[in-house]
Amino acid sequence: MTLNIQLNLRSNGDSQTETTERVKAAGNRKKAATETIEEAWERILAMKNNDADQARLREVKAAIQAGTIGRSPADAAKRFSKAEALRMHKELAERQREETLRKMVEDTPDNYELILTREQLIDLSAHLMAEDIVAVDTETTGVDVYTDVIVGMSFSLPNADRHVYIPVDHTDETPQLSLEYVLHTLQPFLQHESIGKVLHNAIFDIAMFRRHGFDLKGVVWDTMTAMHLLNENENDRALGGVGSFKLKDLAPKYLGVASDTFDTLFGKNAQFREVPLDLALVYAAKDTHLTWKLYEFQREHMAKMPTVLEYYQTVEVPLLYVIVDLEANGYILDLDFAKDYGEQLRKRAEELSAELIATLTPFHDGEEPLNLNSVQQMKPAISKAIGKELPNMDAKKTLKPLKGDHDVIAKLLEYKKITKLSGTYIDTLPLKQNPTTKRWHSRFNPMGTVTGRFSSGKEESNDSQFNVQNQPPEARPMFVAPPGKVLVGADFKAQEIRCVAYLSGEPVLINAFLEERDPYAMMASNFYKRPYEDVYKNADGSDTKERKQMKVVWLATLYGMSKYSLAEMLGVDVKAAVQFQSDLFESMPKLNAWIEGNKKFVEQHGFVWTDKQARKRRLPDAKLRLKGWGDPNFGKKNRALRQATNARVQGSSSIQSKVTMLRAHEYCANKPGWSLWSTVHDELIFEVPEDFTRAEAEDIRDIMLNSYAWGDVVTNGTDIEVMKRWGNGVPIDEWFKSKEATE
DNA sequence: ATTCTGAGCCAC
DNA sequence: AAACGTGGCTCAGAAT
Repeated sequence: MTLNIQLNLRSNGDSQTETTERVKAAGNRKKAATETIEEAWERILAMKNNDADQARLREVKAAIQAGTIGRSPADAAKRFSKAEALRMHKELAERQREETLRKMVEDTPDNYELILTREQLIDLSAHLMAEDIVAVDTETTGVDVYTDVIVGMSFSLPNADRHVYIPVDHTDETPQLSLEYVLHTLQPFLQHESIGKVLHNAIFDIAMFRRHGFDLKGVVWDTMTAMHLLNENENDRALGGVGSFKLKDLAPKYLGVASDTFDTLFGKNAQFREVPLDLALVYAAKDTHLTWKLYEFQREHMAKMPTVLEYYQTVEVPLLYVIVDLEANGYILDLDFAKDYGEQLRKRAEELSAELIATLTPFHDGEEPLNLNSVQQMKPAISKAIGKELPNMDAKKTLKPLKGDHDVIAKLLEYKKITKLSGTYIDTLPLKQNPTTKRWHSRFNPMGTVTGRFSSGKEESNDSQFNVQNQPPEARPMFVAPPGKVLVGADFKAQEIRCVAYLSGEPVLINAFLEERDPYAMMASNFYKRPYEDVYKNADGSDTKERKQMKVVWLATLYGMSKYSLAEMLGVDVKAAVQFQSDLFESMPKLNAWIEGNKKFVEQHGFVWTDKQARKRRLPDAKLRLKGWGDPNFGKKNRALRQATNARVQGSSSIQSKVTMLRAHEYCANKPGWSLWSTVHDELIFEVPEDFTRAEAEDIRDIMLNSYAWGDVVTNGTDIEVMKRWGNGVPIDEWFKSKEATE
């Protein structure tokens, strides 16, 4: 009975809705015939439009009222719709773009010049030679510095007050000078060491000039990398940044100059060589003009931080050339290895997939077949299959502990591991061979992180680059030394701990390195009041549990881990974890004081310094004052306090790595067949002839140990190994011993 | 059809 | 309230 009533009610409700909708529809048809444009706007603007559409619609409405745009005759008979309004917006935007371009050309400043003739170029060349510093930029067909070509270049000459663009390959009918001729004529300027060059993203342009066989020497400033030093948070809008380090985005904020980006002006996939010359001039010359102005602004501000200026000019600027070489040298991949290994992985993944699908399909609801890669589908399916609700699909935290009890989870973990490996590394990397050089090229961004480490990855819209710094051990053997060469890897042994020893002055740490002992075992010995040997290694050579535990707690301390996470990692309760950490701090009071000091400093100043005040890490959230429990800024502030200590350590260590890279590069430059092959934060890898000598190996050791010292007490350490394949190395001594044995 | 976001996982 | 610092890539699914 009850059921019936409910059914009746529902069906009654449904039919009522239908009726209302029929009435509405009839009304709409009537409206279509009679609706005024004002009524139409009211209706359209009341619809569920997203913010962007709403703004567009208002623009169109205003334009119609102003009479700048009208409905097309084809649409006039139909009811005015949102779709039509948005079509009109497109038309409007296009007209505005054309108007912007027209106005840009009309307003071209008098001191912007196109260089089209030999006479003009020769005159320009003379003027360039008379400058002290010049802003330089290239326009190209794309972002692949080994394949794309220069279609024009611009220069800003501050003494002469001229801003020029030299087109060399535009489709414009106006005759242009050839690239070859321009480069040869300007060669004395381009390769002049003491005529300074200022660029925005110099790595790209240096590589472009080199791609055509010319060296751009004398780069003294890069407004992009300098901007990172002046405000590493610039791409973080939450911290007041403009959201990017593009010249066009920086100009309004720092120079008060409005500037449209390439995409906005010319469209997303536009080719600059197809831009008419009058327009190309004002766009390209403005680029170097802005670069010059930004340079002046940056000089003024960095001069107020002499230690930063010194670091920038002696490390970061010369490093730009090192990176060009490093990226251009590139890698060779063993494609047979990749193919065989990939095939193996694919087969196993198919087996696992079939088994998992068979097991899990009964627990999967939904029309579509179960997708093993979908967290959304797999979480409920697995939960049902094992009879336990999972909070997430985190392999390490959630799945691994259940692996022993459930075969399906063990299989899933293997499946995830394999598909990650093939999908991201083994199958994918081989596709990224550069068509021109036939090598693989990574990209190293010296300012890719807020602390000063390199980041590695691909340039926007350049699919052939890849991140070389996160290659797992399984993928590394794909990378092989070129014929006749070997890879020599040298790492900084315990780089960050040595850095902390130096910055904090903690004797327990300093003594560990003075006595050339293992720092974790030293800390454990000090903490447990037991002999060093007892806590270093077990009888079978494995690590002791004391040393392992010390490593965990050490990292927790360095990274500011919470007591909850620490308890979880140690497998003890929170109280025990807190006790452990406070006991540890008591055993190293100077370390504790240093960490507390970092927090105090950042709370007061909103930033911290790296070693020798070379670089600042700005953490404005540290200055937040909390008002009682439940303050919404609690998380932000604590995060900033954690970042303070970490940034000092990571930032200082990255400086050591960069300075060492400079010396390593200089060393390689003087030795035929030697080059820098890669860097992964705390290690440098060299590519060297396979008959390199013991003396040369000693030079590498010297470069690692003595390029950048942590004061005059804490020593550096390094382990050096030799490899034919990345990751399959033998210690340097073994390499020479086995070599001498076979000779 | 293309772009964005979040989850997850690779490195040091 | 949040819980470990710095990155980049892939895939799914949603948004545009």
